[in-house]
Parts: sequence; structure tokens; C-alpha cells
Amino acid sequence: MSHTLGIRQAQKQKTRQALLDAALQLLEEQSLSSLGLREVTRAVGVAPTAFYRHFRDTADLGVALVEEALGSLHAMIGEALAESGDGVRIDRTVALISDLVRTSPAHVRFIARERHGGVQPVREAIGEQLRRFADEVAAAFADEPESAGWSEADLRMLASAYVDHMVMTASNFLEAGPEGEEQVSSVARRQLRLVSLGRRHWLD
Amino acid sequence: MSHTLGIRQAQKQKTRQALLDAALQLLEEQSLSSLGLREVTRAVGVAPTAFYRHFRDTADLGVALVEEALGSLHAMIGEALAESGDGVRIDRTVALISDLVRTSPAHVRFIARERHGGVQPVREAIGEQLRRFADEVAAAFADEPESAGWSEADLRMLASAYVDHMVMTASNFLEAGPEGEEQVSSVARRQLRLVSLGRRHWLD
DNA sequence: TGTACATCAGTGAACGCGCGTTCACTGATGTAC
DNA sequence: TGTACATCAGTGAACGCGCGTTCACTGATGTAC
Repeated sequence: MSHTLGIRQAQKQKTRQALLDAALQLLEEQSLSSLGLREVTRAVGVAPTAFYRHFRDTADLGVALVEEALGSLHAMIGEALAESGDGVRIDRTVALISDLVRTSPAHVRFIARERHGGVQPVREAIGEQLRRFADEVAAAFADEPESAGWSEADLRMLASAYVDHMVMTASNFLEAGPEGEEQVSSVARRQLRLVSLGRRHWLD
Repeated sequence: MSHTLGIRQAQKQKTRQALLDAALQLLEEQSLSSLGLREVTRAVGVAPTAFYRHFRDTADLGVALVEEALGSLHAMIGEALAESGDGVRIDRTVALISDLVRTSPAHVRFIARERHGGVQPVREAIGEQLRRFADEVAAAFADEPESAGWSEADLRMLASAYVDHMVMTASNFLEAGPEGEEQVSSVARRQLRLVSLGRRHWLD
């Protein structure tokens, strides 16, 4: 028999999730540093003071949103990069980002907005996640035969370029909307091809 | 004899500039959507209502800051790109960004923060400036012999990658601080070299 | 040059409002026996 | 299974505070003659 949460804890988690969801929606049109605790509780339909049962302040809630947005992404990126063959891997990567933006636009917008936003703990949480992505991408590249002769620093440099390009592309998808999706995909794929070609001739 | 502004207009411009300067400083630690008009006037030492003599609201002030931050940059980028030889041009470009961040860190931070921030008119003003940069970079590339056989769309794709990389690099310089400057420069130059190599083999 | 009037950048009082935080509370859920 | 007590998620009143905006104003600067 699977472990069931107590009624109390289950209800608490439900409220917490409702606060996160409401905040994420409100953050589509403003940034975290101007998000009010009362705004969030009003949207959920609980008393303002209930907020403190779940988060210390809105910055704390923001850090939780970072985990929600990026925490489950590591596995997916690993799969996309595991593809052999530059062309297919590029297609998979861009498709992954395109899907992500279509499925969770609010999460993506939040990350793009708060990556350089006015709330330090959130900036740091995002920075750490992106650093982890870069580490994972670098590790994936390191295993490939094309990386023979590459220094660790150069692999990290290449991986950073990849991750930064992914973030930029996600933000481009958001800005372009559904009708601009194909255009953004096309540019993103060609830019990755550019980098891929550069990689192949790096040691010439 | 050169035209002199009336005393009244000169004083007005001085106050306006003081508001812009104070706002920019306050924006080092918060984002525009949480910047208060009273905060700004308090920092300058004028009455809150004086604000309305210069700007409709803080979003309007933000748009003015975008012009101040990016308006004078077009000429400089043109010069850096006019260099012949990939290596020198890359060095010049990265040095330009490094200088910019050292000279005007607050302006750079403002642009990085508000590029995806919560204030629509400011996002749009930044987007338009970056689009202009991309146009100019594309035009500069188009004049080069290496671009023979390139479609206009591919040139635009290459130029976008350059401009996005510049913004990313500026933000990296900011984050790294003075002691990380050489490291950021080194990574940025190698990433541009990667793109440059890709460009050379684009039509293979 | 001097005078009389117009302009307008900056003032200061006043307003209603929503904010974050505190506190003692309630009542459903959990636990020990 | 039933009872008595403990826990604790969510409540609701209250607080002091700073906000954006309005308005009639002042007095230095500008302009017309």
C-alpha cells in the first residue's frame, strides 16, 4: 500500500500549489519585485496571513518557482543531447525548447524575466540551475569522439554557448507567439548549425 | 555665437537629468516595475509633483533611460565591426563591451534587467534598439567578401547571433565583476571565434 | 532701458488606498492511551 | 473503538506607512511694447 499524506498535509500542499499557480499567472504581466503578497492570496481566495504558512516572503516563493520551472528539465535535456548526429540533435534540442514554451509559457517567461531581475535570491537560484545545465551539456559533449583534443575549458565554453542559446531561443519563442514559431525555430537551428560547424573546425 | 539655452530650459534639463541619474542608481538593486516616483524625487531632493513636469510615469522615464543607454552605441559598434580580419574584429568587439560595462555598469544592468522586464513600453524600446543593432551588423557583414553566396536571411541570422552574444557577454561582465573580467573576455572571444569558424564553413 | 503681463518649473498640503506584518483566535486533524 | 489533549493551517481585525495623483500656489524667467 502506497504512503498517503495526512489530510492536513495534503490540504496544505494544495494551498501552497494554489499560491504558486496564482503567483505565476500574475507574473505574466509584472516582475517579482513588484508582486504583492496580498495580490497572490486574493487571487487564491485565502487570507493574506495564510501566505506566511508557506513562504517567508515573495522572494521565497520566487525561489520555489525556479525549482518548479527548471528542476525537471535536466533529464529532458540529457535525452535530447544523447542523440547522435549533429543535425538530429539540433532538431531535437530546438523542438524540446519549442515544446517547453508551448506547454509552460508562464514558467519560461518567469525565468527569462527574473534571470536578471531585481530579486537576488531568485537570480542566484536561476544562475545555479543554468550552471548545472552547462555542466551537464559539457559532460555530454566530453563523451563524444568529436571532442578529442578539446581542453576542459573549451568544452565549458562551448556548453555555455549552447545553454545561453537555449535560453535566448526560449525567449524568442515567447516573443514571437504561435505564428512566429516556425521562423524562430529556423533561425535557432541555423545558429546551432553555425556553432556546430565551428566546433568541427576548432582544431584545424 | 553658439545658441545658449534659456535659464529656465537649462534648469529644467538639469532637473530632468538628475531624475534620470537618481533612477538609474536606484535601479541597480530593483527593477523598474517596483521603482516609485517618490523614491526618485526624494533622491534628487525635489517635490514628488516635480516628477510630472518631466515624465508621465516611471515607465516613461524608463524609455528615456533606454535611449540614454543605447542611443549612442550605434556609432561605436559600427567602428568595431569595420575592422578587417576576424581576430582583430573579435578582440575589438569584446573590448568595446568590456569598456562599456566598466564605464556604465548601471546602464548595462538596466538594459539586461528590463529587456525581459515587467514594463512593456521599456521592453519594446529595448527590442527596437537591439533590432537596429542587428540590422547594422547585418549590413556590415553584407559588405564583406566572406559573405558572397549568403542569403539575406542567413546574414540576419548571423547578425542576431552576434548581437545576442554581445548582450549576453555584457551581462556576464557585470556578474563576474572586475576580477572575473579576463575570464569572461576569454570565453567571449572563443565563442565568437566558434561562430566565425562556422561562418567560414557555412557554404561547404 | 523700463514696464506690465504671460509663462511655467517646482511647491506643499491633502486625499484615499493598498501594502506587509502582528496578534490572538478557531476548529479540523493528529496522537496517545 | 472512544476519549482527552496537542498540533497547526487558515482567520480576521488592527496597525502604521508610503504610495500616486489632484490642486491651487509662487516666484523666477521670458516676452511685447
